[in-house]
Amino acid sequence: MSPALPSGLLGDLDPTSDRAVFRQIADQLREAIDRGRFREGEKLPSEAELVEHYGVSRMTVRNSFSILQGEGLVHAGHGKGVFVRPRPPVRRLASDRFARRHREQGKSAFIVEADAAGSHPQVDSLEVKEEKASQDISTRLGSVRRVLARRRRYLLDGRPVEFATSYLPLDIARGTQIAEPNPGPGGIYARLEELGHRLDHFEEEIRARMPSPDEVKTLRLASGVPVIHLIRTAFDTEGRPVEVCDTVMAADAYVLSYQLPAT
Amino acid sequence: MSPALPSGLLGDLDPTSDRAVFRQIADQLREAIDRGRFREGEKLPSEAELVEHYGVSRMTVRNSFSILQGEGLVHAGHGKGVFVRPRPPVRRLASDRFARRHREQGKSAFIVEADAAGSHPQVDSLEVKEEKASQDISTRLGSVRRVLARRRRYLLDGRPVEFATSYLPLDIARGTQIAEPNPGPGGIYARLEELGHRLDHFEEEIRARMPSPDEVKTLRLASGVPVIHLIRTAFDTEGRPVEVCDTVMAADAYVLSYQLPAT
DNA sequence: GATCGCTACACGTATAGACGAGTAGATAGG
DNA sequence: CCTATCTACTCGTCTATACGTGTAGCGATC
Repeated sequence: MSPALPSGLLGDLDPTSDRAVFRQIADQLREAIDRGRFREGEKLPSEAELVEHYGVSRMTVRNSFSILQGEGLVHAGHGKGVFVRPRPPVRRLASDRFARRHREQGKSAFIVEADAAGSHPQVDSLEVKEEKASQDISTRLGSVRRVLARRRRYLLDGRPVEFATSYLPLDIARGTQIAEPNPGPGGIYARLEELGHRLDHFEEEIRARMPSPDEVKTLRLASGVPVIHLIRTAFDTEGRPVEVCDTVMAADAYVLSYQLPAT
Repeated sequence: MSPALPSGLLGDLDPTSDRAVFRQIADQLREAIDRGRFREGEKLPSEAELVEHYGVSRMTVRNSFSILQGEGLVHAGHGKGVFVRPRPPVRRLASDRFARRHREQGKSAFIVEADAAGSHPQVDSLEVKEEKASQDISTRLGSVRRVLARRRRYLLDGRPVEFATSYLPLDIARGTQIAEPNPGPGGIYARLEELGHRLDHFEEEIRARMPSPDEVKTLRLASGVPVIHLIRTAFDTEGRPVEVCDTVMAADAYVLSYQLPAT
């Protein structure tokens, strides 16, 4: 026998309403969360408790939870319970993060920034190889057939937050330090400039969508968390695209920030 | 009795797999969609047909569908069936869309752009009123207490794609044409400049998340479609924030594009 | 020939029950 | 005291059934 729920926490159902029972329950739970009656990380009443409280079947309660999961509000732990999903600290990406002046230090922007924020950064699953360019990448790089691809995944305090692939034309990257796992201080942009490809500007394209099952695995995403898909193209002073970077970020870990002239 | 499914379209279950049955079914449907066996807008086999094909109960099939819905891949129509969700045409928002040179015409950027793309633009639910500033808005505008709020919703070919609220300090907006439903040619930015607030730059903050139930209604979002939340602050040449625009966009209808200097 | 209504079919909602499996605390044994 | 096990509780998966409600096609009636 489950103990009774603290009274007042959740209301009753309205049997005259034409709103489905499981939606009414979801509404009440959502409101309780919004009002802070359940705090971040706190455990919601168990399925059994809600079954008893509302006098409905278990599947009905589970339907309610599945709504809230889809909204990214809660998270279910097998054997543990259903919890209010904590909002993770967000990483702010400023639009000037690739400015030349930030390229002086030895460490990558990701490491520097995370250290400053007091979190533990990590980069893993590094892969560097030559491969056939996809249709999209080929178009963006100006009809190249094969490219150098640099893949890596970024973690903060053990949590994967982003994975990215840089694509570079072979005639630029082959045989240079760019083709090495460690591109050296200032990253590949510093190397590109040393090679005479002075960077002029970047173009960034931003989309948001639900993750593919692969992305869910790689980023260990909870249900109800979208991804931000960012595609950045770097152009040199001659207008030639010299790199395309395809990045998929856990949307709950990021806020992007851009500064634009009003001209 | 349901007619048998075309053989070869979908495979069989692997009873030795420890992957849940409803996940296996979802995997097969997802793969069939990805491979183009079901095209955009096309109807998937009905629940009853899949029940028969796989020899499972209806709830199991429905669980599979609910996975795909959460991924934004399919869409269920009551009484009609489950369909592959068509990818709507996306609107590209360029970072220079508020540049002064685009502010000459009489029509708003949204209308001009949509006309050019051959779609039918619409703006509705316009509301202009003074109200108390939220904590966040107050902070962004530099500790103002009350603001003028301009709310509107944008539709393309009858589909709501975005709704936005502009907040302006009362000492700037009150009594001017900015407080009128129709702000006149060039929009409120043109009026701001006429009033002596020469615009210097914008700051945009971008987040992606799942929509609230309210946003689902207002934007008529299908399940599995996130929203892009964009907060733009306009600064005048004295560094004072003169407007904050809070925009929520259907993520499947937009791609944002920014051009950044490499300096 | 337009309309009403029937009907088959589709998904939506809800119940009841069964078993599986992960978690965590209590308990018994070493 | 530490460990292994037991057990209660939790969510996960799956079946079977029933009825509600929206859709669309067909046919009969006016």
